[in-house]
Amino acid sequence: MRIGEIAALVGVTPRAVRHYHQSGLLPEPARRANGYREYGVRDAVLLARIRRLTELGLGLDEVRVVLADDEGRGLVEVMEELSQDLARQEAEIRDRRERLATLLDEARAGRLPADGPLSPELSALLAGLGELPESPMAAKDREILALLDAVVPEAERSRLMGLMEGAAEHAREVYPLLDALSGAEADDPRVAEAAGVLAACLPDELGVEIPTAGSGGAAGVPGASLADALFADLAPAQSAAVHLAMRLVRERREQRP
Amino acid sequence: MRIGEIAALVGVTPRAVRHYHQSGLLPEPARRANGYREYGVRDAVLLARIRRLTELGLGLDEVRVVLADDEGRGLVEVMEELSQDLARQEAEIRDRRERLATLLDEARAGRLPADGPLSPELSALLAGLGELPESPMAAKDREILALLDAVVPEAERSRLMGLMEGAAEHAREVYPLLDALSGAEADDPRVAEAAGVLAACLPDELGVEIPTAGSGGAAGVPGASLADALFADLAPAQSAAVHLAMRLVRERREQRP
DNA sequence: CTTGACCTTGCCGCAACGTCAGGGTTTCTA
DNA sequence: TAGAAACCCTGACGTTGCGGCAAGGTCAAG
Repeated sequence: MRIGEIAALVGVTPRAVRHYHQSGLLPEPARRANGYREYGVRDAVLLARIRRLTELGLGLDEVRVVLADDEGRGLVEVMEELSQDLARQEAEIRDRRERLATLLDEARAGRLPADGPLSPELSALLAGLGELPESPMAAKDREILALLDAVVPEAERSRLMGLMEGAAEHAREVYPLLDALSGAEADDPRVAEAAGVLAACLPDELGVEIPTAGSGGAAGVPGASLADALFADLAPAQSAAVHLAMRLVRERREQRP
Repeated sequence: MRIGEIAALVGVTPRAVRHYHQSGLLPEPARRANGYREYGVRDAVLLARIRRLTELGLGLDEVRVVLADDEGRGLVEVMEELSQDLARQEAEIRDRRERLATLLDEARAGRLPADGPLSPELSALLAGLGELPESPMAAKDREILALLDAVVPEAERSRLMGLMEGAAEHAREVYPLLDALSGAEADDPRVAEAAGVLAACLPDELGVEIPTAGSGGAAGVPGASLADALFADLAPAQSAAVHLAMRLVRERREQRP
């Protein structure tokens, strides 16, 4: 047989066969006078084994391992490992399919979330806010909320949004105060005032860490740095007010545990 | 934020963020005086959207498409395509898992098929052969059967093995005749004799095409070339005998349809 | 004799980053 | 205040399992 024949016989491409040669899986057969590879039945049997294994999902080096030990010792081992791997992959794909199906339903149901899909919790929160007067600070805040929504793991989300609920009721008071600080310096006297009002309507629990997608459980980045990052691109006086408010909340929390 | 911070916030690596910059998904933000990238909340929101989409399994260029059209037109389209893709992948993986589970059971049940797993059909056929006297031809034939077993699609396998059943009963006659030809020339008178005996115990249906893994339904390689390939590495007289036998079977078949 | 279907080697490309290498900056700590 | 740890930068190569192309050589048929 020439390479095209053996390849067709087993159901792979000639290119794949040459690839197996190159990676040492299939020994190079003898050559004809013209340089063509000449295959026999033994090669075809081996090639068929390789193909079956790769179709099961083994990588080429795993195939090499399995073929190498003539006894079936490593085979069971590799196969068990692979089985777990496949189970994990299947679960992963199912999960993605579910999330995708949710999104698809939502998208086909009419409203397409052009600025990114929002969680139901956040949607409810924003809906509860109702119509607000035009405000740059409100826009920024919605950006921040959207980011939080995307970044906070599902398990924490409802808790966090619940905390926001109380603050949302005072949005009409707070946004104008912060808007007024857009051009002010950090030592403006209105900073303290705004911080006081803001702190008054935030719940104690907001002073602590907020877990994010990146903080993988163990080495947690303190939530303070998250907040720092979120408010860093506000105007200096606004940033100062928010930071002050957060400190007030923390202090209040420490005094009344 | 610096790159490490935004990356941790959203749950990706800094390298991935730079990769998104390079492929134009995420615009390069402003730099600090020292050359560090400086990110804002808007970047984080965008990055979070990118991450959600990639986690759903979209490729980066698909993400680019989805992000590009502000209206959700292409989004539904891409998502539907992806959904089908995921369904296919899941089915594929489940199939592999099932086959793997079968193999694992078989392997753990005791006997490990060191020379490649054989189908139950072929195992039955070989078991029915019983103990044969030592014979090089028998060994070759087992190789060929193993290859056929691996190469013939499942649907055809039981039919093919059923055809072999009848021939297997005459193995004790045929193998010695062929073994005797191992050193002979192609024009040896015993060739015709062996071919006659062999043809007599082969069923008519063996003269036709045998579908293989490679023949993808439409452009079928004739089964003759498969047989040619399988018997090509026998001794010349043996090969001649087998070819003659096959021709006899074909002629017999045409005469008595 | 040409055409078309094979074969040969070799090298680039892909998808989504991981992982150095080689150098500069910032920040924490002793 | 110095040194080390922890960041940042760019650039370039590695990963997997081949697909595809280039630039030839070989072979059977019309």
